[in-house]
Amino acid sequence: MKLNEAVFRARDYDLAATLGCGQAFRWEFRDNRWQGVVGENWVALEQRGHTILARAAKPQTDWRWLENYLQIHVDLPAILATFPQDAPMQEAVARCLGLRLLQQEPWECLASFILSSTKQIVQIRQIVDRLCARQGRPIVGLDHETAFAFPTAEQIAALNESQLRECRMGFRAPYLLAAARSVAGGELALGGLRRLELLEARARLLQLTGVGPKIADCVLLFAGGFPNAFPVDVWVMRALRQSYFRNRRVPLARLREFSSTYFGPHGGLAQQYLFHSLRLGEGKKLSH
DNA sequence: ATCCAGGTCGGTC
DNA sequence: GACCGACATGGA
Repeated sequence: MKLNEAVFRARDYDLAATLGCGQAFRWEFRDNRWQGVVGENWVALEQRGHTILARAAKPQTDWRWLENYLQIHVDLPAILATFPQDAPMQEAVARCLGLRLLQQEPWECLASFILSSTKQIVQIRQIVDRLCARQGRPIVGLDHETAFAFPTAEQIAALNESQLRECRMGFRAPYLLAAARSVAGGELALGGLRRLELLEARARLLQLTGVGPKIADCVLLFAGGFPNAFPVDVWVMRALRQSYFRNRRVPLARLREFSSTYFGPHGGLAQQYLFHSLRLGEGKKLSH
């Protein structure tokens, strides 16, 4: 086994659902493998039955960064058992069983979701790609090609708005810039969020212009270690209305209130199952 | 062409 | 407080 390759045992793991469901935006399925960048490491992943093969661009002495990112050792069945045992939830689980939450880096997650508002997932990917290619640190990629790390808050804080608009992010540019400056300047300590109560951590994120309840919950769930954060977007809103409110028009606040307790301590993963299974059902819309 | 996208903001009632 | 148009950009 070469130093840049590793094999992980991964039961109950659906790599395609996990990397393709829209919780992270830098994964691309090409040449039969998932290729992406985690931190400063370019890596390709391939699932074979109950194992995941990893090939990094650089030799590794320790793969914990990847195991942690992929949350390989999480006991999925134990978490699924905490979901409500109703028909819509169980159907959603059946449709993308093996979908996991990733453990993402908080700044990349926050920045990505600031860029996500009223954008299709395909387009979020494109914006993030351009941002990385223009402003991220070059790293070693596939076959010694150049890849790019996600730009740090410090790097973005040093830019101006028009440089960000060149990445085609439109009105989100000032939001991203202000967030970067807040993080780089130490006013917002992203790493410390996980030590706070959920409501307090959310309140800190909501201080940022361009970050509302949905984006805040995405960051708390995908990068902040809050398994019960439950982002309510248009898709989840649809799913909740269909399955739990007889297709009635329900105020968003009411949906948030409902979802904050109904889905239990791992509501965030339940949300991800509802989200992804509904999107899978649309079929065509998932083409990227 | 027209609509709408993993929302949020600032201004109205 | 709840409702509503604006916001950049580009896929479908």
